[in-house]
Amino acid sequence: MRDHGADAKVFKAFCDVNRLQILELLRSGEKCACVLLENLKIGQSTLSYHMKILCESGIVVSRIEGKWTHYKISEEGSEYALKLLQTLTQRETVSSDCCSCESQSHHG
Amino acid sequence: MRDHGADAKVFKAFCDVNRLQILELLRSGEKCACVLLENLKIGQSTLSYHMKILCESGIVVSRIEGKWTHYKISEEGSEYALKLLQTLTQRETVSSDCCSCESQSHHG
DNA sequence: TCAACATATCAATAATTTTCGATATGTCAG
DNA sequence: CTGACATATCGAAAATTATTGATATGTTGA
Repeated sequence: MRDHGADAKVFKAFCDVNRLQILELLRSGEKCACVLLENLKIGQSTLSYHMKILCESGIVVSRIEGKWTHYKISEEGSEYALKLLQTLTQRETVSSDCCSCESQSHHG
Repeated sequence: MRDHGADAKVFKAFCDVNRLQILELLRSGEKCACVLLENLKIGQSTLSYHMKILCESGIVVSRIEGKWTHYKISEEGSEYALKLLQTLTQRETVSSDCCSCESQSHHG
């Protein structure tokens, strides 16, 4: 049985337009927060908020270097999300029931 | 340039625990709304709301049969989401800049 | 140490999403 | 046609998420 709460957290990264834009910026490589900020129409604290969600999803990882925090897309996290998505949408493989192709219903 | 709004819609399917539970139920095959309702702790109108979001994401498709609406996971929609996730997290491939591995920043 | 800076966190508000009950729509059996 | 049923839609309320400005934390260079 899956932990839906944890799974949902992963995909939270992708269901907000600001976060998608941040990911788009990160696709060209690691960026520090100030560069992201320059390219978005949001405030500093809002960026920080979204970066926290992105990091918690595992899709983004951060690296602090002195005053600056650098963010990049995590290959590991991305692969995990990909596998998870696959699992969540894949037909359940239960050894016993393999060929029942009809809709399950409690009527007729 | 991607349509972040449209992309976000796809992943909305996966960032709510009720919807993840619905998907889990659908993994074993097509189900009618009443069967889903029996297996969830939500009301009928709430289920209808979530099914709409799932259908709009393209991950689920519905089929009306008389009084009943049957839902199932769309293979096509799932594949699309998978490809999309891949794209969104993949390193951007720009012909000119191929080997710049350093963090982009406007300082130092 | 101090001032300037980068980022995180906090508390309040705004905006959005979710839930619920009531009702509308459409189907079927009688 | 009528009544029972399945599902969708609506409006209001509840819950959650996003945004903002203020402030805290930590770094750097003078």
